[in-house]
Amino acid sequence: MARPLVHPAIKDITVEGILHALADPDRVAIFAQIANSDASHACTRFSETNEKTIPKSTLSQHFKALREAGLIRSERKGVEMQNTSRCSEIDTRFPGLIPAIVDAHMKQKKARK
Amino acid sequence: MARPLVHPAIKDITVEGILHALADPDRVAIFAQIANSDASHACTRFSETNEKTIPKSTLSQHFKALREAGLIRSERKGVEMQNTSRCSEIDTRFPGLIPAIVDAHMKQKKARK
DNA sequence: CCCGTAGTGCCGAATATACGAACTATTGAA
DNA sequence: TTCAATAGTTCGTATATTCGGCACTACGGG
Repeated sequence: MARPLVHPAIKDITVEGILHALADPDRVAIFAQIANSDASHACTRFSETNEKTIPKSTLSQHFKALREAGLIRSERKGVEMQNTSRCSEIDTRFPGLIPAIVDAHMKQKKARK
Repeated sequence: MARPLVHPAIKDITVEGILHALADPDRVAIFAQIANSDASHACTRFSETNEKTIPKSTLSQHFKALREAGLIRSERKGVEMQNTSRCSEIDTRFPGLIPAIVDAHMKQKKARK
């Protein structure tokens, strides 16, 4: 039995949705990682890269949030998940939005340490 | 007796905070309005401009949220409040972030009608 | 066919949000 | 100075979101 894996159409993506999804530190971190290492994958990997351990179910929620905000596309790839960013699509609708957010996030992360 | 009216220092403003504050439809609308008609004021006015009526206490919360995210500066001006955007300050820390968000919001609002 | 791995769904606890009612501050008039 | 009107805030409760543990469902490999 196949799970649907809901992805909004480009025109159904909202600014509020994007901002809300990226307003969470863990989620921006995840998204940023997917966004610049394109065709990244697997949910569980992220608890390893970030020293902070995020529980499985919470991670699943985060990916769902990003997916339903239209930020990433998820496809089953065997037992794992392949998550790719939808940056270029979004950029046609809201030019510059995603880069600005990711940049700001990067800058802040650098400034912290 | 004077109320403190908390405004974060520029360096204490976070990307998450900004995104969270602007992830609410009513709040972006309010902020956008303050941002391009600079030196705008008064909380209660906003329920008039937008046909949608937002209760007083909710509006107060929204302004507090924007203020504590570092997006606006609020000063008592007689019985009213004078709210001004802190765009230029924020832009020194996170260049392009606010314009990108406001632009995206504008674009979306236009597309809706 | 069974086991290990990757994710999801469900549920209770903790947290955040909305808004009405009561309160505070400030101004202008009587 | 006292009073009423106006602009915002605070508080309390109802409601909605989020977190994370545990049990469950794919899928792939022996």
